[in-house]
Amino acid sequence: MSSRAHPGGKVTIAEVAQRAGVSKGSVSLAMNDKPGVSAATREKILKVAKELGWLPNQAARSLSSATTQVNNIGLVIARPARMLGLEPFYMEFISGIESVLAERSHSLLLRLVRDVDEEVEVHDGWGRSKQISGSIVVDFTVDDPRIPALRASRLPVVAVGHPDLTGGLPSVWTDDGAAITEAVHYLAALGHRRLARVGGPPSLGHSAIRTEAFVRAVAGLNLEPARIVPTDFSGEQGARATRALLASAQRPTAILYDNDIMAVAGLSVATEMGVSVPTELSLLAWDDSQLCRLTHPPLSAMSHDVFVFGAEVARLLMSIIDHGEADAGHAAPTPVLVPRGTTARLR
Amino acid sequence: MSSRAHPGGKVTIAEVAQRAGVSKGSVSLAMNDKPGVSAATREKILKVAKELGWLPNQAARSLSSATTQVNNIGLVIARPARMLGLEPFYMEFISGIESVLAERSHSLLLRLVRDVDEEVEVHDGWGRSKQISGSIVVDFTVDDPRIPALRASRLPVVAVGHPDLTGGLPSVWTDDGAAITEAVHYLAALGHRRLARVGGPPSLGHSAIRTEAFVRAVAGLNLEPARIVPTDFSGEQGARATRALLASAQRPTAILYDNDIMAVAGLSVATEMGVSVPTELSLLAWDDSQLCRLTHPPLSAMSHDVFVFGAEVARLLMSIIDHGEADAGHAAPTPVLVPRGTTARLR
DNA sequence: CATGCTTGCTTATCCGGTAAAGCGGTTGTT
DNA sequence: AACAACCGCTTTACCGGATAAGCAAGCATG
Repeated sequence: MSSRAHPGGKVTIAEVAQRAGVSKGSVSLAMNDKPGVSAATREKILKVAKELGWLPNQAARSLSSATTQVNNIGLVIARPARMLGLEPFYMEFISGIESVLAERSHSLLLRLVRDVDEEVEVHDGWGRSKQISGSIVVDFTVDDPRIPALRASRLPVVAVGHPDLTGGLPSVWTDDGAAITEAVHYLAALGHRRLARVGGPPSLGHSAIRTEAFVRAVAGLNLEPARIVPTDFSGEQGARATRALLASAQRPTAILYDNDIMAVAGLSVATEMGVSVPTELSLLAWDDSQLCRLTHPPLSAMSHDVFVFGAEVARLLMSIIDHGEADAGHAAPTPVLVPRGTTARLR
Repeated sequence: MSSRAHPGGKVTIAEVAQRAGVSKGSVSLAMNDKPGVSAATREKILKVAKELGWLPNQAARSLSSATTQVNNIGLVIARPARMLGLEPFYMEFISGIESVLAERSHSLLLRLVRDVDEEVEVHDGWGRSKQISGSIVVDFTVDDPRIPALRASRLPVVAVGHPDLTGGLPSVWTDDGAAITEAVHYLAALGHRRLARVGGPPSLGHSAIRTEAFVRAVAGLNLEPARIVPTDFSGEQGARATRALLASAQRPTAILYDNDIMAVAGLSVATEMGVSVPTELSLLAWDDSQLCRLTHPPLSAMSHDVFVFGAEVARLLMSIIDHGEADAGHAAPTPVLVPRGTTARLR
């Protein structure tokens, strides 16, 4: 460690210049690979800089050049902290993002907020203080109020959601409508005619899209009108919704859930109420995490690789940061039906 | 939005000063609640600043005062991205941290790295560029090389790990030794005399501590010498370790796992090999996430609330940032044995 | 009434970089 | 021969704040 001249880490450009026998300006040019210094001088400067362990002060640099270079990507999530830990989706999504960021030496700046207003505020703050070089935005609603704010901020952004919702921001999405349709057709083929859906909050865009596709598919196949129960995605509400559905007079023979947490909870409820799965009742989860393989019987699910999805989102953001907004985004692979033990032909 | 005089967001202190009819210096004093300006002037300055929507340039401020005020907490994890998504521990830990950060308007700067060297590098970078005001450090090894680096950085830090490992850094830990001892005694009381342990990497301090406590407890009770299989915490290696143990001549009648992922995998292996749990074999998990309640039979586990643990860590860090390093840290509640369906008296 | 102490504000620096202008000396242009 | 254009480097002027020093006016003190 003989290279550390100043263990305190207080080396400035002036000191490097002095030791190298040149001026501050030359050091600056040399360090930034700009023309204006001879190869010999450049080499000498770099050598001295390395010896002193000098690294340019980021604050000073961004102050003078107005070109801050941070390697952080922002992600604001407006959900309660508890849920983040419980829902496998977010963790896999985040690790997918991190897998791309890590190889590019970027970090993820993660913030949980209460509501959309706070989210916009946080985002603005990050933008102004140059703490992030881009951002990932999730959970779009219809006519999402964040869209104009994001556009005004001029920060590179990737929206996670269907183009109908993301107002022209570069987006990555899955074709939930197609997946739902596939699921409904599959259940109908198994003889089910009374379906139900345990969905997310109607305000959330992707939940609304799924509901619409669900209703359309049910109608298209002339099945009985389907009940749709909104939830907040939590296991508790998934359980409650299932309980309500199973207790009703005309109880459904198949239930589609909007995530795997609720499906797991729903399966427990069915067991607890003595409704046998899959002979009397079929259950189909969404977001196929390892949870689905652990239940008994294992949950059939609309499966997609959330890790890869997150990576895809991060990759698009990186490309936008590097080359500008060339790409308008693209759809990720449509979730695929993976039948396991909770779906079967109706007797 | 009439308050936005400059939509471009390019308001400087000079402009505020000019409009308020005072000097830059006065504006600075007024904005930082420092004495030296009359109440009337201060009020006028604040009013003008608000009208113009001025917010001090963070770079300039930190350049001149060397006292950057960012609301970010750092967390570097040296594990592969895939694992982050699969292990419930980290997600719950992170959400626990976020729960405290959110209420104080702080964000988490999260980075995945390959190895310890890179971790130190990232940490140094964050420190120098003033991107974080404190940091949480995990996965300590014996004689961890990060300790001197962290100490030199002078950044507020909370170490997650036993004080024996964290070299005097303020720490939060769980008494894993006591928990392991309890587990061994419990299994011995059920009649088990041949135990095995599927542990983490021996280099990891907490894994070593558990192994030591395990060996000591086994010896103390005069049980048969126990086999210890190291892993990388992944489900795959948990499965392989279990397979090896069950295939051996003198197969154990009880296995302790170092996390829940491996225990789940181990349970599958037992089923696949026709070893009935819990009649022939008892399994005990660590880090009791919801996974443990979903398996069949449900997994007995050494349970602790990881969410609360993460929150505790974050709270200590906040207090150190606010009031300095008064607290040397403390132990979190010791994990509690929760018997479910995978532990039973040996026949 | 001269002196010293506050009070309230301005001015001058400084933080550590970047970027443009300046400056001798050599070389190319017409 | 006169002039422009480079070269390689130094000077100088900022960037946008914080802060110490300076300074005039008001006020109490002896």
